[in-house]
Amino acid sequence: MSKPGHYTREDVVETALRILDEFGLADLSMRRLAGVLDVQPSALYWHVPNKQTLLALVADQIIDRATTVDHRDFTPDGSLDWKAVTVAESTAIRDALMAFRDGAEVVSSTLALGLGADGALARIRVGIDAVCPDGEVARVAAESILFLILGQVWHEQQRMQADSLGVVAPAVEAKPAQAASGVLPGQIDAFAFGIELILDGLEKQLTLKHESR
Amino acid sequence: MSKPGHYTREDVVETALRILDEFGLADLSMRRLAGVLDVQPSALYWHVPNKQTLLALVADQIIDRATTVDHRDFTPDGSLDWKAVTVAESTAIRDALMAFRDGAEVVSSTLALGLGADGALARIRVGIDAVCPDGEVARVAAESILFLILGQVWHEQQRMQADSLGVVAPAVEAKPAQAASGVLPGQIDAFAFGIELILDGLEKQLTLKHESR
DNA sequence: TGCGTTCCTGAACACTGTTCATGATGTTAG
DNA sequence: CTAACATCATGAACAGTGTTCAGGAACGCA
Repeated sequence: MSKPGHYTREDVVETALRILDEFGLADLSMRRLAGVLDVQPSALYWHVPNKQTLLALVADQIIDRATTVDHRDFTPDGSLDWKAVTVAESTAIRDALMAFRDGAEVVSSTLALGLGADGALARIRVGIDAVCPDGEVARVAAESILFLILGQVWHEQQRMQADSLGVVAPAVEAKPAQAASGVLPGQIDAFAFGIELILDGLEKQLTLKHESR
Repeated sequence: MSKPGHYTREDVVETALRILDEFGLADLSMRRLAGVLDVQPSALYWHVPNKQTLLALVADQIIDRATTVDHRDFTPDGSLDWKAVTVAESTAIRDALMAFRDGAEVVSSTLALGLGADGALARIRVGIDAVCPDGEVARVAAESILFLILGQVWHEQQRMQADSLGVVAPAVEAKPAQAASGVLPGQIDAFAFGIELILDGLEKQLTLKHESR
């Protein structure tokens, strides 16, 4: 930090992102952000109209950093497997939310306010649009998947923070050790399973409409 | 209001619920709540340890007021239609969230914190449990539905507030007039459709498991 | 009469987001 | 070289927030 004299809007957003990741959303105050930048709080209001849009910019950053999926990776024969594409895109978004502390809550809020993070919806739709001619159906299906991801990740991140604060929920907990990849034989990967449910349901919906003609 | 002298915890929660519904979550402060009760803010901390658990109690109230579904209504032949039951239960929860301003945000937050509103999950599960022997699968499916409801209602309520504040999102909007029951021919009922997707997906999952034996 | 519980007062603490007049830079034009 | 201008920051203040704490009334009970 120190003092390069002048900051850009990107600097402010990036610093906010770092504070968010290190200390959580509750500790991301304008005063703290100003302190890290070694600047008066009022200085931030030149770069950003208010905190809400600052958080929206932060949310956009989180979504934008989701690693883009190369769709060819999932089609060894060159054809397009729309389910695999959607699952991959959803996983990328999930990972992006998980990459920052309280990421789901930030994105969830700013998305609910209709301020930003529209990229997420668009990315989930690419696979669905390939097989779903009805744009309205595709939109609702994509939204369902996005709500699912946000709800799950939010829940999970909140539990992580509760755990780290020592407040233990003594439920049947045996999985935190291998959360990243493998899943226990008895346990289900709630993320993949939930999306699978929606995609299977959508598939049935599509074949039904196909038969009715 | 005025002064019956002593208040109970239920009085405090109920008054909070009224302020929430009339003025929204942003205006539900401890000071305002105390003012309506004609009491010092510190008095509230005798009834409630902090604002977060107050909100949790409010969330519980919202969920508890969801009209209970009589499951026999959906089974003219006496058999149990688990899909209809789940849809009905989900609709009841949705209506309960819609009945209070910012209801979805309040419930969503306190549920994410693991503080309350567990009743919602249990009620969604009753229909699923009837046909799904695997409790883990049932739990994840029910959670998926709940996340879907919360995400949609939150989004919708936020849009309502934005509209009432005059900030118009000039997107393709043609449905707010008949949000309650009927749905336009071209438009989809996002709520029912999303749940249908998940239930169809779950049904496929169940038949698959049945065949594999 | 005195004890103890229940509920509330009044003041304070340590924050929060936001506004506004003022000022110090650096870049550009006459 | 000087004057104007946009850029980016200051420092103080406003109006609010959740929360704590010593104390005090009002009541029932022994």
